[in-house]
Order: sequence, then structure tokens, then C-alpha cells
Amino acid sequence: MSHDRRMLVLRAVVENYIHTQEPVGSSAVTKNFPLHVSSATIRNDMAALEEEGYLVQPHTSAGRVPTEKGYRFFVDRLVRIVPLSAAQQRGIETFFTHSVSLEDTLRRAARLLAQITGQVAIVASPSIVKSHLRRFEMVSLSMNTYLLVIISDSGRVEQRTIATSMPPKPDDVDRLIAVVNTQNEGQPISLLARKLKDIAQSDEFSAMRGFIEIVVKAVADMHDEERSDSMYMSGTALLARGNGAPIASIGPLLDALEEQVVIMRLMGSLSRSANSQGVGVAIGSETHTQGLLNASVVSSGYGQVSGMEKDAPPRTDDADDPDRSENTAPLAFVGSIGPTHMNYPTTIAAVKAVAEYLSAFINRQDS
Amino acid sequence: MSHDRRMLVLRAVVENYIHTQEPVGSSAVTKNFPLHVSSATIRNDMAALEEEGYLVQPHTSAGRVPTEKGYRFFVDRLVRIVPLSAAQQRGIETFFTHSVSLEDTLRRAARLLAQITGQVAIVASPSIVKSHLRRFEMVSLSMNTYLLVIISDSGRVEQRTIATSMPPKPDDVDRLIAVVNTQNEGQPISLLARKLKDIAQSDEFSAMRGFIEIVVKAVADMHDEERSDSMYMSGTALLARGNGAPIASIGPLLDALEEQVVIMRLMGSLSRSANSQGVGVAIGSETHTQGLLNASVVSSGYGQVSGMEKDAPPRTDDADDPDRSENTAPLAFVGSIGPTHMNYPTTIAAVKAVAEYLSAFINRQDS
DNA sequence: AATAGCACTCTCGCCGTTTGAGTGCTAAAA
DNA sequence: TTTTAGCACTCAAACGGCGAGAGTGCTATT
Repeated sequence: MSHDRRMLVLRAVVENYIHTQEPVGSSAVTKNFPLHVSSATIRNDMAALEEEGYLVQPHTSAGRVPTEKGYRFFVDRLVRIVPLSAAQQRGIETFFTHSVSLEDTLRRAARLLAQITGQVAIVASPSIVKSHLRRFEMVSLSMNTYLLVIISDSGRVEQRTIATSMPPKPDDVDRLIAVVNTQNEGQPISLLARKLKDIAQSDEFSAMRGFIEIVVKAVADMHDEERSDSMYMSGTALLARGNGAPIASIGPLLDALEEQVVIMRLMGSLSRSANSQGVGVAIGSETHTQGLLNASVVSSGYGQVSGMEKDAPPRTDDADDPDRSENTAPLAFVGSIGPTHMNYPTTIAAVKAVAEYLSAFINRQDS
Repeated sequence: MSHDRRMLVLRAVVENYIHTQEPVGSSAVTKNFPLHVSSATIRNDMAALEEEGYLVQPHTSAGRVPTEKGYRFFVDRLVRIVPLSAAQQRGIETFFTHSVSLEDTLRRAARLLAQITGQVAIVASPSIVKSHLRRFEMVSLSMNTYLLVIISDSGRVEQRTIATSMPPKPDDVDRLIAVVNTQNEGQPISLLARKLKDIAQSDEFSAMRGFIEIVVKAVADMHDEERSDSMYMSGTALLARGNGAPIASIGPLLDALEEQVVIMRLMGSLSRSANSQGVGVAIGSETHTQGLLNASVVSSGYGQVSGMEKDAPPRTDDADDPDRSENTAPLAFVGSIGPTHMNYPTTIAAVKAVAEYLSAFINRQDS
């Protein structure tokens, strides 16, 4: 893959295919792209590109279609960064001025991203385990049940109902809450369970040791359960409409979307190994997920914890962008899933923009 | 519509059509249903049923398909109540043992219902306006922003971020919280805004009158916003698969689903005017909703406030079920949306079952 | 190395024919 | 009066052949 023009041809084919959704022939390339060569020349190049595995033709005497390899090369080396349209920009701007709570914001961010990309959008809630405690609260629901509420500094509110067979005295509960708050405010929530254990050991709370054990269990549970719990998905309906052609192919995709745990893991690792733009792209089989074979995933972290140096290796090394400020451990991520022939430039730009706005929103809460 | 057999024929046609999704002919009826008459007889009855508007044929020399009127008669007079399958029962049972919080429970209830019915499922969160206050809390996020948290006795946790240009003193805030809690615990949340206004007038809090105004505004906002905010929808993806034939027809349906406000109002009124089973059904144009012309909505209230007498007139009067205990103002509702040719018996049974379990769950919290 | 020209190959859409499920009607049987 | 058997009729859907056209690979030329 040396010749400059071949790369331009590849780009032309991919862009055209993304646009029309139909196999693109040599004449279409000459017509829509200013390469200033004849269709015969393009044919030669396309034959070469097919030889090298970047293109295939569905059948003889049809145009060419990009392969996974073709898409990969395209996103790595050929994408032209498109600015979002004015309307989209405005949409995002006005959108973020109306947010009333973190949950509401994330939910609407998912819907917004789905709308811009015309694809499934997923927004994960900032990991509560990675954030710091702002307030710990317990409310009695009935004699034997308590509602446990944990508020993090990213504005996330987590709740758990817990039941106990040996109800503690209300006064004791209030004392416990006070102690936990004074000891842990501003501390990482990941340490909370451990701290609670220590408290249980102290003489002061010896009477309610059993109860605290249950609380500890509930807090520890959050580590495991937050995975599937705390994500907002939108735009699954859009999959159905769109072109309408490949209904058969979206069946498995839908199944995959039900497997929220898998998606979470995939997008999480993807946003960690992001490219220079801070956005990670997995194409088709690169997702290593059954059912996403005809789909691609674009994802980015948000809510970076500032103060750490970046550790994720960039996937490419050219086209370095100066404004990639901090590529550090993100609190959560946002992403979009669509067909392998999705509009990568737009999707990448949209995901990036939403991620940046979400980061800003989180930090605003934070400060 | 007198003859007994005609009704049986109508039932047969509807059930068969629901099952096969294809126009049903006279021979299909004789084969699959034990009516012990010849196909010619069925033909006569079907012609009569068509005359009366219960059936239509897509074209000459095709089988018959139920009309809206046919479905209506079917659900009103002909449905045989089917018990849920053992697997479904088990699904619901085990499902409810794993619930950790109200939000989590509702979200999973929606997913469960979608899975059972194979359709879109919607679960509305118990109206916070109709519930009573359990705890009022305000947490400082930054100098100028506070997180307002309201916990209702149905276990719902509502949050709002509020910003003020004149930050109050932390001590004052704590005092305010204490006063609000002691004055309002157990009181209807609908009165909360008014109570807060009164407090603002008192001399004790004269210094933070402006701040309280903002809080009042936020609380009042909940009345309006909870509509779209507090519902969980699942299974939109299922619409796409299914048969795969009528892609065109689901387009408007998806649009309608985006209009969450409309759906909320529709299901709300529907669950209020429910039949003897406590389940309301709106078929096709009965939904009075553009885009739901080929869809039906099945919905039921849950979380009944006990102590009131029923006031909703039952839609039919036969087949009275002894265990319809309280048909009183529900806190919220649950429902399912699918094509007009949905499986009504199963859908109705599933919606009813989930509603009952949700009611039980709420009351458990409550007690 | 690029281009023009050309024969070749498939897919797709079009159209007439066939097939078969299902009907309505009539006349006989119950 | 109701049910049934028989039969002619209708029409959507499946089938198969055909021509058009898009697009290719190859070869000869610039």
C-alpha cells in the first residue's frame, strides 16, 4: 500500500459506500472525486486494493465494498475530521443548559447522541467505585428494611434496599451515619467497605455489629452490580428503520445489546486503548463479540481524573492533535454502535464532542 | 351477533390469526378447532361476521382477518384467561427476589415484561407527587450548587441539582433540612412546595428567603417533569425482529414511542378505565394516537392506595373475578405495546401478573 | 504508467404463465 | 330452516425466461 493515489481511491470508495450504501464502481469514483484520472486507471487500482484485501466485490461485475481491513485503514489513516454541523453543535449546546441532575443528563446525552448518529448510543454512569464520597445516608423504610443512599462527588446517587432480621436502634443508626460521614467525606468510595468494617470492630458500635455487616455487604455489592446497572442506552429503535434491507443481520446485534455486561466491558477497554483523538474504534470482528460481526463500536472515556499522566498507547502516531489534553483513567465512557459501514467521521466527532461536554459537566459538579 | 357458533368462529379466527399471523380460511378453522361442522358452514358464518364488521378479507379469495371491532369483541367477551406458563411464573418469582432498589426493580420489571410478551414494555415510576415524604436532604456539591434529594415512602429517590447566586450558610441549610423533615415526614409530597413557602415566610429563615425560593421552584418542577422522566421502556429492539414483514408499519410506531408524554397520558387514562381484571386495553384507533393505528396498548395500574372505594366503571360485566381486590387510584402503571394482532391473552395475563407483583413490592416497602 | 475500447458476466427488473388456496353460490340432504 | 357437498371462479404469489445495464478485466495504444 504505497501509492498515494491508491489510498485516495480507497478513501473515495469508503466515503462513497458510507454515503450510498451500495457497491461503488470505478465510474462513480471518477465522477464524485477529483482524482483527474480515467475510470480504467481506477479499475487497476481497485483491483490492486482488492488483491491486498482492502476491498471485495459482492459478485463479479459489481462495484467494490470495503473489507474490515479497509475500514481499519480508513479510520487509522484516511479519516478527515469533520466538524459537527451547526445544527448539531447547537443541539449539544442547548441540551446541556437544561440538565437538572446527573441521571437526567446522562439519559438525555444518550438520546442526543443516538439522534445525531442515527445509531445506538450508550452512556455509562461515572463509576461510583472510582469516585469519592460526598454523603452517606440511611433511611428507615420499615422496621426491618433500610434504604441506603450514597452520593458521590460526581453527582451520582446510588441506592440499595437492605433488610435485617435484627433491627438496630434508630439512635445508633444516626450515630453510625454521622461517624461514617465525618470519617469518609471526600474519601474514595472504594475504601468505604473497608472503613465500615473497621467501624464495626470498634467498641462504640459493638451492639450493631451484625447490622453493619449487612451494610458492608451491600456496599461491596456495588462493585459487581454497577456494571449492568448504570448505563443508559438509546436509539435501539433506530436500528429497525434506517434502510430496512438487512433485517436478518440486525437480529444478532439486538441479542448482543441485551448482553449489557459484554458491551460494558468492550466499550470500557476500547475507550482505554483509544487513539490520538481519545476515541477508540472497534470494527466488526475486532469487537470479539458474537453478534457484532457486522457492527462497529466507537467509544470514548469521559470524566478524566486529572493529575495522572496518560498511559494508554495511541493506536496511530500521525495526525497528532494538540488539544488532546488528558488521556487518563476515565470515570466512565460514552459510545455508539452501528453497522460496519457507519459514517465514521461523524460518529467519531459526535462521540468526542459529547464526551467532552460530559467531562465538563462532571467537573462543574466537582469543583 | 347472536348465534353461539358465530362467536366461537370469531374466537377461532382471532386465535388462529394471532398464532399464525396469516389470514385464516374456513378449512383452517375446521381443522384446528373442534366445532364439528363442515367448512361450508364456517364459510357462511364468516360471511355473516364480515357483514357485521368483525372480519375482513385482504382480497377476494384470501382468508379472513379480524378488524378492530373483531379484536374488541374478542377481548371483551371471548378471551380465555390463560395462566402464565410455568417458566414465566418462575421468571417473575425469581426476578423479584433479587431486587435491590426501586429503580432497579422497575427497570428490570420492564425488561422482564418485554421478554415475556415479546413486545415493548413500559413501567412508570410511582408518582412522587402522590406519595408521601420519607426524607428530605440537601447536599452541597460546590459553593453555588446543591443537590436536592427527596425520598418517598414508595422508595423512590428523586434528585435535582439547583444553583444559587447567593449561597446560604451551611448551618442554616442544616437547620432548614431538620425543620422540613420534622414538619413533613409522612406528609404528601404534593404539599411540600406549599410548606416550604410557609417556612420561607417565618422569621427564623428570613436570611435565606431567596435560596428557599429556588428550592420551592425545583420541587414544583417535579410536578411537570416527572411525566417524561420517570418511565422505563424496554424491548423497543424486539419490534425490529419478530416476523420482519411490516417494516414500513413500525416506523410511525417508533416515532410514537419517542413521544413519551403522549404514551404516559394514554396509559395512565387507560389503566384508570380498566376492565374487571384491572387491565385496560386500547385497540388501534382507540388509542387516539397517530402512529399507534396498527398497535394496541395493554396497561394496568399498580401500587393502589388502599382505603378508597373503586370508582372506575368496569368496561364489561361478565366473567367477574373474585380476586380483583382494590381498583382504586393507582400510584403508577405498567403496560405493553404491540401490534393489533398481538397475543392478547398472554399479554393481559403478563401485565396483570407484573402489576400485582409490583404492587406487592411497593407495599412491602411501605409497611 | 495511463487510457481508450471492447467483449464478457452477472444482477435486477419486467412480464406472461401457472399454481393453489380460498371463496361464493347452488342444489341436495337433514 | 340449517347444514353440507360440489363446483366454478378469483386472485396473490411463485416460477421462469428475457433483455437491459452496470461494471469488470484484458488488450492494444498513447
